Amino acid sequence: MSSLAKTDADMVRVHNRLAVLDHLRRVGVTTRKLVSEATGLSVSASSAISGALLRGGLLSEVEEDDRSTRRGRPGKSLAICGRAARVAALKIAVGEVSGRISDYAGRPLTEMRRGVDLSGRDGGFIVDLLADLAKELTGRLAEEPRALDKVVVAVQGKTFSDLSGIVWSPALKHRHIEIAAPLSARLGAEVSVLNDCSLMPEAFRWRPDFTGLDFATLFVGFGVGMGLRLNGATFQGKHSSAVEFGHINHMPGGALCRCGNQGCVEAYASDYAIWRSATGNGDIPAHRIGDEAMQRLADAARAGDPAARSAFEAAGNAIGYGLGRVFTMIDPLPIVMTGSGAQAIDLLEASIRQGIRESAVDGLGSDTPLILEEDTDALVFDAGTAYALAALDQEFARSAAEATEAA
Amino acid sequence: MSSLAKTDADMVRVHNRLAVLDHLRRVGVTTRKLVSEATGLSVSASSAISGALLRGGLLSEVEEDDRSTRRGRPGKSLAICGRAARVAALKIAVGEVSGRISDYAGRPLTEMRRGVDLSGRDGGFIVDLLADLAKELTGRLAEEPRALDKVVVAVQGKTFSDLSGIVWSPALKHRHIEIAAPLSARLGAEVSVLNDCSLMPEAFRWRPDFTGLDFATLFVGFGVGMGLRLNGATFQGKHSSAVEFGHINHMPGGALCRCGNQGCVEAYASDYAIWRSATGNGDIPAHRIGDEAMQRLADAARAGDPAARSAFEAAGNAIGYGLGRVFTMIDPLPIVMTGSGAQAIDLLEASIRQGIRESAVDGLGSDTPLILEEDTDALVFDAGTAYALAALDQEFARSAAEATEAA
DNA sequence: GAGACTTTTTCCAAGCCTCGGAAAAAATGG
DNA sequence: CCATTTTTTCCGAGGCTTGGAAAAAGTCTC
Repeated sequence: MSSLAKTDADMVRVHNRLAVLDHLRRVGVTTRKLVSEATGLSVSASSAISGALLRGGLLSEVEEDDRSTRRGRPGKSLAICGRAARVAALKIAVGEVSGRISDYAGRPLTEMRRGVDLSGRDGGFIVDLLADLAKELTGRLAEEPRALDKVVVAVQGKTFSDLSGIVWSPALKHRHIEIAAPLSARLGAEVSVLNDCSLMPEAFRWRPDFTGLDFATLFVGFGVGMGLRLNGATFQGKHSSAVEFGHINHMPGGALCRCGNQGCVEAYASDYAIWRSATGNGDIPAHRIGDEAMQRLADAARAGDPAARSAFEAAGNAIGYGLGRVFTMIDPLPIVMTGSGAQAIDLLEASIRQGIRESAVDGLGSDTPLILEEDTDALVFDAGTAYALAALDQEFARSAAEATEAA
Repeated sequence: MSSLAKTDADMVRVHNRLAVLDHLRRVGVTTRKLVSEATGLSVSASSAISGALLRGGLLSEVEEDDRSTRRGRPGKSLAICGRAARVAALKIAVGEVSGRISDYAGRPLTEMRRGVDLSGRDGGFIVDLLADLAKELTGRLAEEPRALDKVVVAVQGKTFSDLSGIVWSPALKHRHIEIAAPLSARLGAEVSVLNDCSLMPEAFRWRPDFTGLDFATLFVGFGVGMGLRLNGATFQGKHSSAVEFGHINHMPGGALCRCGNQGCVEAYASDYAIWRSATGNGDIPAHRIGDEAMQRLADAARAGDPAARSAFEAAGNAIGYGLGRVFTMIDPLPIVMTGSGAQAIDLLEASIRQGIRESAVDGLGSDTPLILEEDTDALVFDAGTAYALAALDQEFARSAAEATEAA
């Protein structure tokens, strides 16, 4: 009924434990004293909380060689204990599934990629496939066989806002596929299904150079997608999986898009759009344009091929106008760019910036920083892992009450 | 450094006092028992907090005739005490300033409107004007002469994100005008300067039918602006005053907009755009098109004038595409519409919905509810008042500590 | 190498909240 | 007029943070 709920001492404990964990994730290794300074907690509280987390097994004391020859009692170094949990980031893309397992400290333990034709497959097959993938990954880890604590599935395409499955994906013909519940039953861990692009900002969650920064991640490749970090939170839509940047209309009545509409950004800027524009064929290619084919096309443009050049230019223009529209709505934001578009940034950047200049008020944002991340897969794995770890931190901070009782 | 800060008992107190105030604003009159049920606080805590707020003068016990003939001790009715504070909502528009004073319970006490040619005036004049307006308004209130506790200035145009003043306004020729500091010095109350359109969702802050609802407010008139309520918070940009819906590009290379760009939504959907389109004159009119003129134009369209009809249709189309783009980014949202566009909704609605259908994925959101609010001024005053009261609630919840000590 | 100094950690009483239950208060019903 | 019911107040308990004192674990100086 009322929108504001009460708070009590429990909330305070959870919040402060979370603050300590958060600080540790940012800096990696600290001492109780430094935690106190960073969080604003008293040293007593910092010490008590660290102690509880240590007893709970979430933290571990580490030996540091970095004897910085200062007087006084040296602080005992603390770090997140990798053995406290194990998370998996899985990925469903057109023609392949892949995954990475990491420990609670965020260190990647093992990773694999498997090419599969998913197009005609149903939900049961997908769940089986993901379960197999996860089990093979865990099997590789020699140590004691232990279950996963949290699984994130990043999907190309639209996902349910309750993180339960896939509404629609270019990788699959079937629609409305439940993933979370059946996969969770198979793996014994909570499963969250999210769109890969909107998840991407999570990859930067604890990176010091992105702390407190609002920014957008932009994927340009097979499709075009965006993730937003606003007010320190990764933006998630209520109804869908959020920022469908590729389907923001660029040109009313313009080029035909896969979604059926005319003039979407994707219909100009995605691989297939650039391809059909360069080849002069108006149809949407039936199959995915390979990365090598796009590389050749880019090289042709670099060599001066006029059709290829103008195709990339039109793509950059559409992206630029799209960004200009986003900047007009939200604010100018730094852009982290990935996908085949990032590889061809030399062909795109000028027209992107020109597009922003023409579409944003006062051209604001046309000089926004453009940060390139070549390895899209790594970015998605990082993002899924960070998301999973953040969720675990919340759970652990909450259940630390019981842990203290037990101890 | 770290982004998560600590919490302590103080925070708990502030948060819970705020929860009680929030509930009272939503329902108007309650009892301690009902507060307990609504907030989740224990009856003891609810009682203690209510008692503290009563002693602090923020609440008052009210007599209710509504004897609902039930057994048991009847609950003592509590309500926000109007005399606890006084806030002003001021408004700067093209050719006029206006204002309303309300009490702490949100009841309007007095209101006035003054036509002034502001175009060539500087900051000093504006501040003087607003100070005079506020003082004349307070002077009207017969009772003991008391100062304002909080002032909100809603401005057509772009404002600084720190709420200190005006970056640019169509009402003024000068740019970068400081308002908050000098006006605050004159009135003895904190002053916040915000864009009128982005402020508008605040008007619905405590309205039960909008509780927990995400929605957009859309102003179509002299200009075109939008306000967003997302995740229960009114969206505010970091750099500017947020959602410049009117300047989201509609058509690359399209009609000339006041902002200098080509193809903005405003260049199709604002009063001047509809006017120039209907009259076949390509220039932006030098003066504001009056409301009566727009009414006549709308009547001509209703009578079948083809030029007028197609002008409104083009306007609706641009708005529809704009909304489609927003929906694609964020989510389909209910729209609260106001301004002269709301008056001409019969001429616009079909093409708005058609535009959404053509520009949003699967046409999602083309059937979104369209809620009309005829009285734009009242909406802005409501919004400014709600914003001011919410800010006061925060301050009072914080300082309630001292209040209890004092008592 | 021993004592002085310095800095980090731990320990403990105190202060604030909220919670739960008991007691008091204020009405209705028979 | 007394039993019943419902709301409000009162009081002790428990949890978390705080601030200061004590302990711990080094470096520095003589």
